[in-house]
Amino acid sequence: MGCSCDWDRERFTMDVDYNNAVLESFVDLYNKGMIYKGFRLVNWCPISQSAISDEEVIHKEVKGNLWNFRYPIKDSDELLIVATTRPETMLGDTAVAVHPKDKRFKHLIGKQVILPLVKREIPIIGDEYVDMEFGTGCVKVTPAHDPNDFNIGKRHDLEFINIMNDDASLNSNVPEKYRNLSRESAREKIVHDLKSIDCLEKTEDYIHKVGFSERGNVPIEYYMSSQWFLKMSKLSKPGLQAVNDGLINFHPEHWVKTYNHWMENINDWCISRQLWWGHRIPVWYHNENKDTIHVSLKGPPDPENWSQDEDVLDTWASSWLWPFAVHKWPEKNQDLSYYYPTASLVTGPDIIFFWVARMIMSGFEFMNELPFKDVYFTSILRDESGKKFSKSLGNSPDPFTLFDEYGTDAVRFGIMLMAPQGLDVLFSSKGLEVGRNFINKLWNASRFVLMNVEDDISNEFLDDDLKLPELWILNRLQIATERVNKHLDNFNFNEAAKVVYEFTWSDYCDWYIEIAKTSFNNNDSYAETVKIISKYVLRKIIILLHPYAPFVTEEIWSKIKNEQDSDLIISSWPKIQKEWINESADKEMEILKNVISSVRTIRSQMNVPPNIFCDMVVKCKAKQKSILNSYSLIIKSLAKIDNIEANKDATKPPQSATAIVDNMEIFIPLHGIIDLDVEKDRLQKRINELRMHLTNVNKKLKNKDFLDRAPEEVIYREKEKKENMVLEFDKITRNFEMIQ
RNA sequence: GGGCGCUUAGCUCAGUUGGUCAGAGCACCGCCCUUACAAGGCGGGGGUCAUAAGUUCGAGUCUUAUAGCGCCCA
Repeated sequence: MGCSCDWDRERFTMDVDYNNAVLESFVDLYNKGMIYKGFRLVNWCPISQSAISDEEVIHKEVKGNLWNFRYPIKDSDELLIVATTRPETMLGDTAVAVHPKDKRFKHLIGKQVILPLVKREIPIIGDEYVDMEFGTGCVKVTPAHDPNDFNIGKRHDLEFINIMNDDASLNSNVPEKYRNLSRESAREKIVHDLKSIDCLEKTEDYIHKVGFSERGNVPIEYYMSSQWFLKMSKLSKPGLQAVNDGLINFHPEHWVKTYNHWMENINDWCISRQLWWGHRIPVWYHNENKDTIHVSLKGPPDPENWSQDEDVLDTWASSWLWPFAVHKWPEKNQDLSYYYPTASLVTGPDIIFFWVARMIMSGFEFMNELPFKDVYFTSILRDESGKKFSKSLGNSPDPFTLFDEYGTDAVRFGIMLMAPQGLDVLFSSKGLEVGRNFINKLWNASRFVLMNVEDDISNEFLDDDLKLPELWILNRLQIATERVNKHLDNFNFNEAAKVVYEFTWSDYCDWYIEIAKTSFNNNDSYAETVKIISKYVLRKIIILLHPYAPFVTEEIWSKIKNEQDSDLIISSWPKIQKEWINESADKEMEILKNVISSVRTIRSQMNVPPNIFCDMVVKCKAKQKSILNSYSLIIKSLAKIDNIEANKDATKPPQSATAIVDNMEIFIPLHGIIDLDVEKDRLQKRINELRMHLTNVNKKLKNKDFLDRAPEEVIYREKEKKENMVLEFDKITRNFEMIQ
């Protein structure tokens, strides 16, 4: 969003240079003693038949069963009842564990159980890991197929029996009748067989979490195998510190906690994969002696005597090098020193572990410096039920269909508008309509300016030619620009979008252009000024909007830019011009707008037909009178007024409706049209509102503690508020009584 | 089980360090095809800010608890 991509530097992690960097890093880490090979229990995906990392395991809630089986005890009439969610693994059981303090089973520790179906004698052991409250308080132990059991197995020196093939079917370590069965059919058969020999105590429905392979979308196995691991404990330290010292800033900041938690509890990273695609691990085993290994980029000098490791690296073990590997690291060159470290990383919070944390670690490890200073986490787009959009779920709309339907810029801008700060977006195409309508509005406004303002009109204007509307819109432009800049600096992209939206629609279109229309057709110098300002402000809007809507703004820009201007994409960002910040113009214009709005409200509520022009009588002070007279043309046009009579001694004409603005009493005579009941209701409603607010303000101002402790400024503001409300209240009440 | 986050108008959300009469868009109601725009204009109705307690002169905003929802990790 808003990026101008440098397509010349496109990279793929399998490019030659990049591949070189990946292997280089492996060799380097190996030489530093940070990479080792281990025979361990790993997460195994039976579909891809490969190890996967902890981060690629998705835990899902699954409806299953909790089976209770009876295991007979050797030389005893007693039985142990074990509870399990995975009956098929019982073929690999090498112990039954109870809590050492559990009075029910204490006396059995040391005895043997005869494993049903297998007939293997396995020990009953005591281990603190067992939860006495859970299930029967008695668990089967399958060290080769469960991480907790693995640890128990190690503590008690149990036998590790691998009962599965790579595809999770049962192997030759199980009784013949179960061999080659899939784990699913093995489960069925074992439950059936245990039941038939009266070993099934009961079956309960049970909801539990099962780890699924992210890629294969099937339950993973815990599987003993020989894999390459990267030691993480030292790697994580500088990265943790950099983020917590504020050298790297996360936006929104709350992701720091997630990052810290993961980094502080990090496990060694299984980086080998049994796949045919990927960076092949640069390790060679000697043909004569497999324990002799060679690790290098180019391989051993006598390749005929060696065989290369068949495995490849985890894809994240290549992409974690991205910030410097794209610049041909480890080669030292200008690009690398210029682009590393970079400023900001924009990415999704779902890959904070996969990528962000690891990029930071690799940066410190290989470059000795942080890779970027800011990390912006985007909202994740979810469907209306909160599910993440994903290709595999097929729940995401095709962006190109949306582009056709709403327009590319409309989709971009609409999504930015609907993205809540730091939260996920529940996507609905409703939000895109807002974007579409806005882009359409902008297009029409531009069209209007182009129709009315000459192409070659100057971009320069004289301060003395400006009147209130111009001073006001220039002031609003500065404020809008300032706010956009602030929000962009703080990575609040949706807020910045909202500022542009509001400024464009409310200030520029609804007010300034409408006002400008009243003088466009005059042939005087002020008309010229108004045209210049109209175009001037539009140009600024187009630039501010460009990051969100690059296509339509570039198109409009080509029509409204000066000849010497460059394309929008490389134009400079608007600067805030402090000399145009003008608070008094803002206040005065606010009064003018309120006068117009209040007349419009009266017209609307009294059902005055649009083609009827009313008169307006205003009781006001001299200064207000001069404003009204100066801008009478605007009031007349925007509020559909014929004559304006402003006077400090003005009196309410009979059959007129009343509004109070800035302590002026505005009367709209409505002979024959006015509905006195409606007018009474209107005024009564306002009286009630004021009465309620006055009660609150009075309560505050009578509170001694408030007067003693609140800052003077706050007290002053409350007093001022009260005064204004009292004035309005009196006037409204008087007018209300006059209707009676 | 642990962590993070959310709960403000019918819906989607703003609400910056506590202090302008709680805002916007959509939806709704009324009037209007006024030569930029009906994908629009003008006006209007609608909220005891999840619940309860606490801190404070003052709480949508801070603290704690409760409920509901979502995500992450084990």
